[in-house]
Amino acid sequence: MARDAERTKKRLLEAAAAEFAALGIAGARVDRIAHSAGCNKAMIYAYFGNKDQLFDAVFTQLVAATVERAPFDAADLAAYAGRLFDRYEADPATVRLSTWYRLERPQGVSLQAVVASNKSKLEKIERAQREGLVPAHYAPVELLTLVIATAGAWASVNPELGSDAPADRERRRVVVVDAVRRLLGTPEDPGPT
Amino acid sequence: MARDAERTKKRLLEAAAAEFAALGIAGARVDRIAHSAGCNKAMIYAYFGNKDQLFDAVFTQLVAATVERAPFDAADLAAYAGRLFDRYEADPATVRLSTWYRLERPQGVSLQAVVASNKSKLEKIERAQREGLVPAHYAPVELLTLVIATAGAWASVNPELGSDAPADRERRRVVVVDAVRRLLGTPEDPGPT
DNA sequence: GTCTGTCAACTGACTGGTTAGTTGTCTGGG
DNA sequence: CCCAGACAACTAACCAGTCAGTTGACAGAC
Repeated sequence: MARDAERTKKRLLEAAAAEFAALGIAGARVDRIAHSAGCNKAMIYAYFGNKDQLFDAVFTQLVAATVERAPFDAADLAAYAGRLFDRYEADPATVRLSTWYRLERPQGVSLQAVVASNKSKLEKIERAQREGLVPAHYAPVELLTLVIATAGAWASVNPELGSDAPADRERRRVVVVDAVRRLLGTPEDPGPT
Repeated sequence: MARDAERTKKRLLEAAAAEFAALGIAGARVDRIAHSAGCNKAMIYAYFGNKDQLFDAVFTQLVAATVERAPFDAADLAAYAGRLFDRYEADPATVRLSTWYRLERPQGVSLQAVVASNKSKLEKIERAQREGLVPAHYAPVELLTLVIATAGAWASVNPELGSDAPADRERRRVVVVDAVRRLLGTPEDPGPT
């Protein structure tokens, strides 16, 4: 029952995800991760190398999970934004981890999983634009950037504003999806003007 | 020339802003801030109390500077987004500091400057909506959240995507302003549909 | 069945270096 | 003379990473 390397690695990854999401790389404590995973600190070094590499392992897994839970669909970017929003709401650690990654990982270091995921999305958008499924007033990178920013808008705004925000998750979701439709120039509700 | 408390405080604030922007609260080193301000660590404790309070001082000043440099105009949110974008581009530390603040300051702690600034903006949007200057398909908080998220879209997206982005700042600015126009339902270019 | 050798999984204790925060003293301007 | 501004030196805690050694599972010999 005990002595199961895979199980230990998994517990370590979960504990690390929680610690890193809460405190970032610099704020995370290796001892605390090991303790809350119920094992010894040395296991982290045996399995993952060091603190930074442990973070990378956590983040790579997170990217994979997000790609799976919120599959990309260039032909319906509004629905994709909705799924991304759902993912962020279901697991707030996702946004935080992703933000820490942006702030704390030195420039120039790119994770393969992230690069591949982006490249694939950009190609799909470009194809959809050529096929006329997506309007072409924005370039693929521009569109993807706006869609991602919109889906994470509630999570990327200062907390003081968040406290004024509608507690109603469903309403926030509607706003996100509708906003992307408007960006695409195909609003469901054309609005007063 | 020496012995000038105000001058020392200012140097300390500048050095702290750079350090915090680069490394966050947990990653910043008090010794390094003092050294790059050309004075002693004890001065930080004499003038600001402790590390967290030093961060708050830096951030409060940043909020004031941003409000001044990017004055809010509820009647023309697209132009406001453009100004915010300019501010972020001119001083990238702004976005980073603001992000660190969101991640590292414990929930429940609110800076007066931030709360006041938000409240004022929300009231202005509400008034503009009542006067018919701004469409009302989104509530004030929703609109403000989307506008801020859009202005910071390029800065809040993972770096791997940024490297594919157009280096052309002017084009990114056009996209931001145009996106906000679309959100408001009054696009300059109505698009293919 | 049980004894024994082997190896991966695991651990407690340690280290070298770092860090936030403090204190007692000095200095120069008024 | 006096006191705010400045600092070197200090402390107590902390922390990433290491290491010598232990434990448990299991395979093959008998």
